[in-house]
Amino acid sequence: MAGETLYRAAEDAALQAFAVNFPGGNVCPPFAPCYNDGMERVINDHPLLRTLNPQQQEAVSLDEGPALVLAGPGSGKTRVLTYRIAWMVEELWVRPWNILAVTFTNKAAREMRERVSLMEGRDVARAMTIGTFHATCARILRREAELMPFSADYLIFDADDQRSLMKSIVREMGLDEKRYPPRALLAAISRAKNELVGPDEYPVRTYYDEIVVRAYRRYEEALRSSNALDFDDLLMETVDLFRHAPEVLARYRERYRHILVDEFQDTNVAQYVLLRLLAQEHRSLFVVADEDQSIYSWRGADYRNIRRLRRDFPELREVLLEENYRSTQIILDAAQRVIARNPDRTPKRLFTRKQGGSPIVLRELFDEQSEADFVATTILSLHRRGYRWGDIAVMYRANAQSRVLEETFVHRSIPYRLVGATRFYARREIKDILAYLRLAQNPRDDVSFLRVLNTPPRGLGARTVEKIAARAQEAFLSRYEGTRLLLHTGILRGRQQRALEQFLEMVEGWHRDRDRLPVVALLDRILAETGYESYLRDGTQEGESRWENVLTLRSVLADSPEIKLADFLTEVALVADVDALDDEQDAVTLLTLHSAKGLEYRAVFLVGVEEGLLPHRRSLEESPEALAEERRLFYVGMTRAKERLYLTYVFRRSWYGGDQPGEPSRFLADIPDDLLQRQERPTGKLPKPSRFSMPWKQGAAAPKERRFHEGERVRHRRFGLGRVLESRLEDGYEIVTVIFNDNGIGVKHFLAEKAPLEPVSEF
DNA sequence: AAGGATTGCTTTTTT
DNA sequence: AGCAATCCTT
Repeated sequence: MAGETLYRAAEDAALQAFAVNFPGGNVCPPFAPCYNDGMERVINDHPLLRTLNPQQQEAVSLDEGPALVLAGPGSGKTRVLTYRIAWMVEELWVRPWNILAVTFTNKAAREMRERVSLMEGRDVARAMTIGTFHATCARILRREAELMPFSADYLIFDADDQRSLMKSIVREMGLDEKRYPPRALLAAISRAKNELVGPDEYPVRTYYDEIVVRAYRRYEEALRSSNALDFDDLLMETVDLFRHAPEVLARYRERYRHILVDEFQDTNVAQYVLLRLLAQEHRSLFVVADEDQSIYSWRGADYRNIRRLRRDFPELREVLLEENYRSTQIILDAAQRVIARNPDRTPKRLFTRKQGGSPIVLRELFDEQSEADFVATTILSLHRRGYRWGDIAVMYRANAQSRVLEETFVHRSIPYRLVGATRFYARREIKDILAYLRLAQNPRDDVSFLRVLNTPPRGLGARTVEKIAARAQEAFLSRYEGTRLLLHTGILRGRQQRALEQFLEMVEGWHRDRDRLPVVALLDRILAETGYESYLRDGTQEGESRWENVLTLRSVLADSPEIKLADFLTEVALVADVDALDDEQDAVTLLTLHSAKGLEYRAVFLVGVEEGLLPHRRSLEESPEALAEERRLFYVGMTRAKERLYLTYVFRRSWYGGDQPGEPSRFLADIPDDLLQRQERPTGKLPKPSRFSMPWKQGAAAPKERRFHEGERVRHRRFGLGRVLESRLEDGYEIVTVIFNDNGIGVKHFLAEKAPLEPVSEF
């Protein structure tokens, strides 16, 4: 976090001083730039190109002008982007502060800056602007705020803030929350904003749309009066700025003469328009995309942007990267077979020099617990065979699936790190602290105001909040200002009056000193004045761990003593889960398929490859496009694996408290048999459910010890050699599930004490 | 107003 | 099943 801030400071400095001297290292180009007509193989001895394959060379050494690089997974697109930057600086005489590189996550931005730094030196890396769309827009808006309907110290509302704001709006409008769920309204508004549709342009065809428009209007008013923007506003307002202030746009066009974009397939309309506005004049737009990895349409990503790009930049040069440097041929083949079934895609012939490889293991397990056990057992065995924990990842469709895995890993002493789930900055205690800090920055922030008004409890309940709201609304003011007024009317009882006075005094004190104190000192003062520590540490285990989180936040702040409050709050609002992923730590990574994009691991487990989960039920109900996206999601997961890929599905999965039968995902059917090592029950022969209907809790005191363990080799008198899929105790009986692979017998269940079954040594 | 009990809802994915 | 929001009691 501190590092990001430093970069940001450097960029700001560069922006302020356009005439800054470009620091050394940029000698005249020793080689003439190589232009390629696209047909001819690039034969170029330039040191920058020497280590690249012909397709990459072509992409990197293109002349200025719009370019689209269609890059398959593992085809070295990050490499192409960084080499392209180096090429531009060295060969095209581009000044680094004229470069804007847009990445999908802050982590990717950080990494790209590091790689550029290694190639071209720190000064070049520092002079460039690298960041996500949102972070870049946030900075532009802060700089240009005097032209905007909000001030430079605006706050960014996250999903939580949006929801609580919308909820209060729905109530205020007297709407039925069942009929008009705040989330649905927010989703409609977000969709509109992503397409740059304001409340006035919102198409009203039904009564529901009418409600959406009214809620939209009210929501915008509320954001304005809180001096806040939501995620989508960052993009939409920046487009607005550029459209209405041509002189500002002209300035940024000069400043960002050269634009590079990663993961272009996941841009939405607002982002595309932004790019077009900036790049239209100088037309130096270098874009990397893979339509097969487009997995964010639900967030407004619009794959048609690729077509729009071709239309708006007819001189566009296109390069296809097909050599894969990541996966074995087996993994790549399987993935291609899966993705090939999607309609309307550019066919690609991905290839790799890593011929052969281990077969993909397709494994059926009984339930999610045995699935987790299988994953754990296999990970332990990989670890014994020389895999580092950090070489391994487990991926799933929905965050809820991580829990069993976590518990099992703790049990089996496998170090792991979890991406997502309960994000640090989404925890209640952290949100509380942030709300205080946000109030210090901007007391008009209604969401934060309401959040901490009575946290810790200070006798200000629903009645008081109502009075404040009424006062604020009739004067069209924020809750904070409304409270000010309310205190002067003297209609409150003594206790509430005093509590409110005290509260406002505290907030105003922080607000006054917000830029005089280091943020960590401000935090300490907040903690002291609110008594937050004793409120949190209520003697429970949970209280202690919450307090520890607060201390973690404090140490983050203590580590960046120079950070400005406004910058800190912006950073916090724009961090993604993957951003926090630190690669130093040697641990197995648990993450959703969505956050796996752009990452790679020697061994990958894809769990829950079942109908209803992957593809997800919701997508099946939705549309064929949604189903195609699920397939891409599966494809993204598969192509994260370098050497080993394990796919699992279960016989029965607990869902919504009940049990649901598992059925292997339709996507599995597209993987050719010869790439698979099947460890599943032959179809049609399901074990009798009655035997397993008894609820069974892992780790509960079992009446007896098990003789057999998962993964063990066993011999059956009649069926021969097999492997234990599972062994569990039920009512004092040990039930062993064994798979007989070689002879087509498949899976059988035995009573351990009766069956002629014995363990066999591994060799 | 606070704290505990009950209901009802969730699980898609996130900058 | 687990959790948050809401209801209910004090």
